[in-house]
Amino acid sequence: MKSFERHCFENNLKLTPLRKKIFEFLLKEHQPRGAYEILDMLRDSGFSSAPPIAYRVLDFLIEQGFVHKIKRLNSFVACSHPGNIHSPAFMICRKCEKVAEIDEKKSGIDLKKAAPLNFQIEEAVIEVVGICTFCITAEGKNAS
Amino acid sequence: MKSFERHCFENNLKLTPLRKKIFEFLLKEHQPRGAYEILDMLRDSGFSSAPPIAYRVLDFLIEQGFVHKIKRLNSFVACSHPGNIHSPAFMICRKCEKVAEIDEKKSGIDLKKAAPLNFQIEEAVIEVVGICTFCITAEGKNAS
DNA sequence: TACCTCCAAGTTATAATATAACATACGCTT
DNA sequence: AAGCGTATGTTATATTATAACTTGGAGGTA
Repeated sequence: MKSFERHCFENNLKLTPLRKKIFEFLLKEHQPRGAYEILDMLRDSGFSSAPPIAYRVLDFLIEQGFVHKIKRLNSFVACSHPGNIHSPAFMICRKCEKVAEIDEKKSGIDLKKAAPLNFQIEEAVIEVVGICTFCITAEGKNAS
Repeated sequence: MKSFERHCFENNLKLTPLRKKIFEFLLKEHQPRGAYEILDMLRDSGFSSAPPIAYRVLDFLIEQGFVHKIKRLNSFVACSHPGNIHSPAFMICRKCEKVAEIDEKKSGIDLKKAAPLNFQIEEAVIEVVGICTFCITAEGKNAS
């Protein structure tokens, strides 16, 4: 949050109550939330709650690199490594839907090597579905 | 198509006119098509064209590994390297929306290295957005 | 102050994508 | 022919997202 406030100040961007509210919500949740969940939260908090309200703020937060969209889940999550714009990878548990963000530098994925020569990469979406150890344990118990 | 026919025969799966029609359409197009484009095509060809018709066949084709879904474009494309189930990477031109499929083995991407220890990978979605040389050239001309 | 401009937020309507639930048809086996 | 399994057809609706236009408020400037 501090880092978001600083970023807005330094870049002359308006940190409005609405933007703050939505970003705080996503930070607090730690996990991806759908646009309509965010709208429910806004309604409960006395904000307007028509779809464009949420989508516009989300677009803003994504542009600024503080939120990512998880396409697999049609949902939005606060960035775990904010500050520099990056193309992260996400590990999504298909059971509990918890999501871990892997910073691209640490992931060892080198997309430049993978791309054909006639293609200039601008942005990558890497979403890996699998199962986390917690859910493996739980599955084992159920199966036994 | 031959390979799809053989696959169905060998696995005792029904290669119905509907499945054949949709797969042929995607093969012929070479590029991703939306579910509702497929439904339009079905209507023109005398098939029924309610949404579940297309989605069910697409699910089947995806399960069998002959079609991939491009989430970025909410659309579906025939697989370029069928035969073995795989997790391909796609290079999507943001201008012309042409899509190239990169076989995972050739991509050099090793997700196992990237994943945390407590996560078992089952499937990866890698979609890279950028611009192809053809469109770069076109952009240059327009800008000059 | 009065006016202007810009951009955020609010509103209304609707587009685009996808699925649930149930009905029908058709081939295969017995 | 009866029963079963799977594919297709139908109806309705859920879910996700955007277009287009209006309102409001902060900050500059004549």
